[in-house]
Amino acid sequence: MKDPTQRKADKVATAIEAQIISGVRKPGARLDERALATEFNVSRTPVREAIRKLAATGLVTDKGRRGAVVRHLTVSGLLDAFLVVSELEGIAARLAARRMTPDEKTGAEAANLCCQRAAHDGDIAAFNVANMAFHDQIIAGCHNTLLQDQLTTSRVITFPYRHYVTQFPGYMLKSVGEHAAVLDAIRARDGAGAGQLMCDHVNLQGEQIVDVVHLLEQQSQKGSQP
Amino acid sequence: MKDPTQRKADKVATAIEAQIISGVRKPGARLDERALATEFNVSRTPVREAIRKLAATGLVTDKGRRGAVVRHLTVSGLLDAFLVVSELEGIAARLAARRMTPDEKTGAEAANLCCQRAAHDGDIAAFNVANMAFHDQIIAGCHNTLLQDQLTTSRVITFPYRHYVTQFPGYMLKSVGEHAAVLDAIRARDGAGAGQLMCDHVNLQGEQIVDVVHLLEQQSQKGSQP
DNA sequence: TTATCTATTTTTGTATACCAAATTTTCGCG
DNA sequence: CGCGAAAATTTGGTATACAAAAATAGATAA
Repeated sequence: MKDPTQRKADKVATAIEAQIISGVRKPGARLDERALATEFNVSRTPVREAIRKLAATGLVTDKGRRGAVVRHLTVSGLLDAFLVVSELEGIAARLAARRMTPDEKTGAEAANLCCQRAAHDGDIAAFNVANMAFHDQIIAGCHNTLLQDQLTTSRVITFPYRHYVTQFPGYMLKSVGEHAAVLDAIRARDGAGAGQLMCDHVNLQGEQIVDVVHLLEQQSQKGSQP
Repeated sequence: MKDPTQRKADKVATAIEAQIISGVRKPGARLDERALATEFNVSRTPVREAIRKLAATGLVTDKGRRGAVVRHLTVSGLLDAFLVVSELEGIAARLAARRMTPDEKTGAEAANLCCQRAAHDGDIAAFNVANMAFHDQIIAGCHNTLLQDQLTTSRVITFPYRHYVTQFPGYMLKSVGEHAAVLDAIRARDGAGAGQLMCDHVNLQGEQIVDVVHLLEQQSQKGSQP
């Protein structure tokens, strides 16, 4: 079975997405069709299709004839996004408590062990990877395709803003504990509990990110009118 | 402020979407680029972008070089979809209970009055329109852009299947009562109550649709091996 | 100097033509 | 009737051209 992701348009889309998430292209930055075509050694056609795709997922804002830019979330937009992501992750965890296979549970536990090790070592990059793996595993465990799709699109919108909070004292260790609580509830097949714990966990993440972004926004406002 | 929907690609996308929702193009039907280009009097370029957009929203399945078809949901896919839609609409109603403006509340009440009149007259088409308006108004009342976006993409996937249950004895009147209960909770600013009521309401809708689709699927299976 | 209007240059949206690769269809043959 | 090969079709992608809209630069007036 062949993946339609083989198309250049999709490769370009994931490449741009990666650049946005990794911070190479910052919110508000314009996406120039011709420049992107040159950069990725393709013609404008696949680039345009890639931009359309990213616009549909919300990672990019389409401004009609005025071009496309990396989506810029305001503080209120970030709050909106984290509300949705936390609720959806809560629902996913609730379902996962009933539907996860033993393999998936093992995977989630292993991922949290990686989180723990990374937290102990203070290795932020490793923690981010393991943390992502943990959440992905729970989301996969809900066995609801549409929910998974909605979650990936919702989460990806918040990713560009995670860079502002990669290092936060005590954040990693606390997360490990919250992950463990979710896993306990899942093991006990307590769907409601797992959902609530996961929702709260994501909300905490979000609050910290929102705090930082809010701070940065105020700073940039002060800096622009001295 | 100009709408990027001015582009032919977007016009074509909404046109195709309307055709799919209205049942002109049924699940599984292939979308031929050249035929669509001819039908809408445009070149292949905007058609391709339109298909990409619809594929990104999930209304169309992209099968790589084997073309694109109208998405076909299995029973389990429909169950997945309605679970997500009901949860999201519940969240929207919960937020709406706290955030709706007086105008929006009036609009929702007016929409349900239209539902009531249509139910009384047995006018299915009018009911569908009013019902849509009611839900749209509640969703608008949550004042969360991302949630609204996620809801529109989730709901649109289920729309093609609503045709199978347009007429269901007693369905319309029952819906009017459930709408009224949601509105009562919103007026009482009871977010949790409104959310639960809305979630249940949508779930009931979904169950009926799933029942019918399930029935149709069994029939078509029997019919295909006589 | 600064503001504003205009002319120039870019960039996007669309149309065409064309090609290669993949898929489907057709057709002939066993 | 079934199977496999050739032909036709369809998609993915490139290149090019061009009109319309935007952004930019430049010139002019206050």
